[in-house]
Amino acid sequence: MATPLVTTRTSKGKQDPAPRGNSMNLVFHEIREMIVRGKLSPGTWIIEADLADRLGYSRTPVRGALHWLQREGYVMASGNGTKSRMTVAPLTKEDAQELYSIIGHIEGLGARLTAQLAPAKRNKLIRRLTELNEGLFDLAKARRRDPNRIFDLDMSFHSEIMEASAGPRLLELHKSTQPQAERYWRLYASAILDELGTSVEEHNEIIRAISNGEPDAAEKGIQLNWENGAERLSRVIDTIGERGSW
Amino acid sequence: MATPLVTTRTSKGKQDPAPRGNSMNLVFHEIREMIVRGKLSPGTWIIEADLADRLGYSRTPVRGALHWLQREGYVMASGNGTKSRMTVAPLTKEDAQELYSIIGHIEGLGARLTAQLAPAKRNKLIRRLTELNEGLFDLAKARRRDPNRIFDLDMSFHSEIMEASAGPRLLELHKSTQPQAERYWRLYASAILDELGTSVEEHNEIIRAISNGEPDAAEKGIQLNWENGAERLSRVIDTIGERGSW
DNA sequence: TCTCTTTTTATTGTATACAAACGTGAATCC
DNA sequence: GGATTCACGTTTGTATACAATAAAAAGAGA
Repeated sequence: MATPLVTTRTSKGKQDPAPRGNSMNLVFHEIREMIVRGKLSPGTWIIEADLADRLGYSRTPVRGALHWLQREGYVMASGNGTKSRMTVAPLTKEDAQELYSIIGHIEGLGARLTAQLAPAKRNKLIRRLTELNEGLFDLAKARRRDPNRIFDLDMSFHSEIMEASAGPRLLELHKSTQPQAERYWRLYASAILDELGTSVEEHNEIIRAISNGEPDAAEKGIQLNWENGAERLSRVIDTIGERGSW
Repeated sequence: MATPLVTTRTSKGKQDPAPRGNSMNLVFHEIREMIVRGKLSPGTWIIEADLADRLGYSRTPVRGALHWLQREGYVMASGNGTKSRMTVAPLTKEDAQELYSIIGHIEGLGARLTAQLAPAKRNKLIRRLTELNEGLFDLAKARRRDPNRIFDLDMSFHSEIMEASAGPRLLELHKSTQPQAERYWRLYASAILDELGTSVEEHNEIIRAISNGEPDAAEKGIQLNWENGAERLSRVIDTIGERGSW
């Protein structure tokens, strides 16, 4: 009765988190992180085998993850048909504009729904949003600003609005779209931080609209926030230049 | 530009144009077609091996296609983590409502952009839209109405608006979202047809708004069209009952 | 007969092997 | 010397084999 006390899960590097089950998800997140943090710069040719080696998995989950990433817009299939090669999606001003516009509309729909929630739920949300926005406000005035913290707060602000009222489909859409804005964020964070105050004010207007139960205003408010975000980003890109859009 | 839409491929045989290259795409379309046409009814347990056998491919492309279909909402991964089982996504009234609302907003953004196009381009589009809508009008009055034809016309109408001005991201989003409405369409087509006239009128308003270059009105118009569509659909579901949402 | 344990089975996740396709470079022929 | 062809290497697409696991079935003990 040789009960294998410890199933020695050899090699594969990652012994701690959850190698059992689906490692494709892990690979997906790892690669996405690489792309978002810029370790895989835009335009890079992706070769499955290399990535697989580097991550310590086989090609199969890497391949799956890549398809996933493609569907979410992180990588592009260049050659069509027989010999499709994948590259990391480039970051361009046009793309940023379109992306932000889309997110604005998705969240706009969420904000609209949220503004129609029952007052009780709305109040609870409002408290949370105010709290988050005050955090942003404080950071905006602070001398040493931590981009990560700011990003987290801002992202939470928007996610909170969505989670309050969006259905599964809309939520899924949002969850798959928003992280892509993170790429632009990180790349140009330093320059965007200066205009944090403006964003805080826009947030206040959103809070007001939701609080008063004005769907139209809430939708418009969030759309404006993203529109202006794109605007700010565009200015920065113009001065710094597009990075890695060769 | 003709929309190929349905290429009734029943035999995966040898003589078909491109078994070479990516058969995953073929499998994807085949399975999606099965789901959309109801050959795989909602709630069905999907087993990769069976599907692979039935389609004459190996599990690998089937697996890839299934992940794709999952991302697009046709199938759901039920069991989480280790043993995720896939089922055909059910059709429910709530889902329809959410889906239609999302499409309405996506297309709303497209319509807004389209309404801001240069007059020359706009006029060309307007002619095409009018033509399509007149086709619908004729069909609405006809005695024997072909659901397929109606669906194609309606879908073309909406796609045309998007393709006129949407960027790659928005277009991709639309292309992956709209087909899901087809499931509801086909399931309840017979009952929806009666209200075709109303939809034609809504289309006319959209055309008017685009023609006059009124972004707000165009966006609202399309949103209304989808909202009312969901409304009509809901009524039908209420009387016929949800099919396969067990 | 009921319940607890053990074995079997069904099905997915992962790794690997193989084949096709495209690009590249060298060698040969005119 | 230039062009053409052929062979090879790199990389993806596909098939299959293997491992792991959850569910089901069978069996044993009370």
